[in-house]
Amino acid sequence: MGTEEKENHSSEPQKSILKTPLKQLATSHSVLTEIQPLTTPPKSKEAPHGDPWTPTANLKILISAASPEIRNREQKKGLSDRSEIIEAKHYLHEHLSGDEYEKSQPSRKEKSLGLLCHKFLARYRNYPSPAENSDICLDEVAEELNVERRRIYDIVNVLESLHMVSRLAKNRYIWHGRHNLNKTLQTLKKVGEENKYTHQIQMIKKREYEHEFELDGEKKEDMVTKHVGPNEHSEMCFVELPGMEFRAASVNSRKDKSLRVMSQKFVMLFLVSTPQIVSLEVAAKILIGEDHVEDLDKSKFKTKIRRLYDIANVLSSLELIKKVHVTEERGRKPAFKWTGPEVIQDILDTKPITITTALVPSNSEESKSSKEQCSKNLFPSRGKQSFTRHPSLIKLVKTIESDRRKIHSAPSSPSKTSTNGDQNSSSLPSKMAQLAAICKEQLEGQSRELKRKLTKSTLECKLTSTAESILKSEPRPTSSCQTSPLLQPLGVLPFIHNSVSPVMLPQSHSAIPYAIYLHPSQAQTATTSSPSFTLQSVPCPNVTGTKSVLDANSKILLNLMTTEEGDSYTDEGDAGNVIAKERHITKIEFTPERCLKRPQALQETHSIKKCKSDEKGLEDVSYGDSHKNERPSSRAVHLEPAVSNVQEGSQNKSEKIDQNVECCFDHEKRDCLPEDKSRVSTTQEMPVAFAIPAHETLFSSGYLIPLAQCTQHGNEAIFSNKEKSGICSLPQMTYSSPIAGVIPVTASEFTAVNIPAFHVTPLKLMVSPSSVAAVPAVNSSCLNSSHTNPVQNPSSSVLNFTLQHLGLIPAGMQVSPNPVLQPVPISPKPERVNPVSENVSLQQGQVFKNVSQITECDLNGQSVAAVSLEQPSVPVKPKEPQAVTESFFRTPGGPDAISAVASSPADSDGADEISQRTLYVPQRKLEVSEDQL
DNA sequence: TATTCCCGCCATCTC
DNA sequence: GAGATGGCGGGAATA
Repeated sequence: MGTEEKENHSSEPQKSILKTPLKQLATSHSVLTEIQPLTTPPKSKEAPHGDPWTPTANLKILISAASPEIRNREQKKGLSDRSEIIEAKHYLHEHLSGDEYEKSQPSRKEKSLGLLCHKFLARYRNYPSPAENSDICLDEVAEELNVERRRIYDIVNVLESLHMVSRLAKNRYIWHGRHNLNKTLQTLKKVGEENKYTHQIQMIKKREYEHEFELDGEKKEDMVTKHVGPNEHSEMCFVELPGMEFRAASVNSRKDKSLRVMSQKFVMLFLVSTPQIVSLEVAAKILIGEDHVEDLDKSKFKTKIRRLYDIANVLSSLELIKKVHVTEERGRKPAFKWTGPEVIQDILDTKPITITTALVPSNSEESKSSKEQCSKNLFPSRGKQSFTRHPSLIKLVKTIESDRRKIHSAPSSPSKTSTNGDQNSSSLPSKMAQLAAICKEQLEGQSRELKRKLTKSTLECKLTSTAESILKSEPRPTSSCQTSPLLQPLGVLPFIHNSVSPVMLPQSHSAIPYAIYLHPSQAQTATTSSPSFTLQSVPCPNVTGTKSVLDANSKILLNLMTTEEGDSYTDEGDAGNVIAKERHITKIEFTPERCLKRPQALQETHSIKKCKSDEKGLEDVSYGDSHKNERPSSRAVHLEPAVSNVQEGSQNKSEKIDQNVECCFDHEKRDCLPEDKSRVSTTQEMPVAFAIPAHETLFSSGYLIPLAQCTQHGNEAIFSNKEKSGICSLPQMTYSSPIAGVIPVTASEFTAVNIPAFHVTPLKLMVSPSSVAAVPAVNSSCLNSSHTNPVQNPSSSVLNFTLQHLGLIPAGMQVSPNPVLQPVPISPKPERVNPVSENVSLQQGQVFKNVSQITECDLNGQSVAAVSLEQPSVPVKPKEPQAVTESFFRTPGGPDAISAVASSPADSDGADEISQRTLYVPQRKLEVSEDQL
């Protein structure tokens, strides 16, 4: 349609004229203001001549813009209107002087792709019924929107990447709306995980960090290219859903480079990264890497950035992402934050495979068979049916067998993890991850039913949301444990208990079988998300005490990036913000000075370098032997197996940990952890937080318990018989897993745990000693879950629930975690107790303050902010289509938002903004340069 | 000055 | 061969 396009080009004036009316419907006041000054001329002209632009016509258009349904009706009624409009446009064009034309020219903003996309989206319902005519004629759309077709392609391509539209024929697309969105996102997330995007992101960040610390750039570049570069799946192509494959060869031919693929990759980055914030730079690098661009030459990079902006604009219009800024060492960088629905991957659907779980088959055979079963169940059913599998998925099955063997024959060395070679390091872990993924899948399927049950009660709902959030925030290990830790040990929530699924994951490296206590959902996340998760059997001192802290810490550890609100990001709190906040916290918390006050902070550089070396071993997110060697005391000695494993896993899984942080933690651990090998004593003596290695905290999926490790690590001494029994014989002990939930723990364990920091927490004051351990977890959960599940505040509800079940408070009462601790009548909507969560967060912050020496202001501010942001503008729970829907026509963050079009039928699809109101709490922008680290 | 990103050329692919 | 797609980068608008 080159000609047409050219025509369009040549007829700019026409366009502008055309635009005027359209602008009125979809765009902004700014346009109006711009036009109105001149106003009369154009308008007066329009009115008389442009029959279509009579007040009535305008009204019609406005209404139609606001209401897709009406519009559709109108459209059906007659396309004649359109032709009339076109004619009128032409006519007007002829009558406009150059000047007028000039002035009527929309500003750049008004021509933005984002706004255009809004207009485009306004034409269709979020969830069109099958009966609806969802055909999209590019020509028509371009015409109606007064843009070149080229621009429509940009939009459509991105939409296509999300399967919101699909190509029907030449010049024709079909609108699917958001029906497929969740599925697509799930798929993308999966693929993203398999592609190790998390790792790639981490590598890039690491590299950048290293750059800071001198280091020859070229070498680094190479490294980057390698690491960031394509793994085996670099050739990733478009991810399709069944029935939505591209029909045109042309599309396929270019798809590897198309905007579509870029868009998908871009989305994947969000979905797999923990704080779901991705900077353009990182995204561009990753995309370039995958395109086999050896040289990150600037032009390529620039081009990539441009395209990313294009994509971002569309995604923003879809309210899937939001612009923010990331403050890094080198300044502020544009970034985008995921504000779309959380991709849960059917996590909650998990139905407990094993109830008590406590007993984990210590025998690798069992695990093996279990895996087999999992894979059997998984592949025939789910794996293939729902979508076109990414090649990597296909490999999954093939590798299972070999994995099994490897696992069995794997060396017993616990620390044998990664390797420098990306490939090496990644291969094993990834396989493990694959296995885990399989199991996860199985769990998913089994747990569907459970999910339904869960949703029946409020509590259940809360739990669900919590779990979802947990899942969602894989990298935020903390969140995950919230629910379970509290409840499970106490037996308060049997069903949760049930949901805990022990999964045997033989350690590939050590041949030591690990039992992973995964909440079904966790299992999913954990396995899937961390392609390479390597398990290490390291003793961990205080499981109980640490866990809760662990949660919080792990969350904190996520990223060094600090985000600041973007232009349009100022006053609203949303889930994304929370994440951002977390980052801030993270950064701060792990600043050596702060967290440790340890003199060693000075040695940062040294430690950092050390870390770097470690990192190399970690390339694949797993720690190598060297690693272990380097932190013998902290890992091997001080950490209880379960925790350490979890942490390890988390790290691997999330792969988000900043190496610097790790270093910090190393020091921290060394410094803070008493050399005392006694787990209990260790726990007691030191702030829990210190006992948690940063990198180890990130595993949000649960604890990995090395069954055999008690004796294998040479750490036997570390464990008392009791401890061993606790670790190895699950029945007795129930530790709460940050994510998964329950880890059996004896009462003595609880009491033994001394968590000074927690004492600060008001909650603790009201909680019996036995429950103390759990409380912090709850708090942390608040933090975690808050961002993920804004609407429901699981933390508070869970807390209350727990307290109630503990008999600490009457059944009808709710406890406000605030210092005053005033029981309040249960509100009709207990789940929405923002104040509570806030308080809790604050408390958490206090806890951290005490524990980590974090500045209260920072923490509190962060916490508060995070909590306050709890209620994202984006539907957190994609479960209900409506949730997603609502965002569609809501005023987009940007200035270009079509705010006018408030409620279209599309909104009625289920959109409900009420719950989306955010509580704004002034946030402090934390700009901590990484230098501090 | 840096960031954004619109615009439209033009290569490639499809019909 | 005409038309459809869409990669790509110049350069202008905006911050």
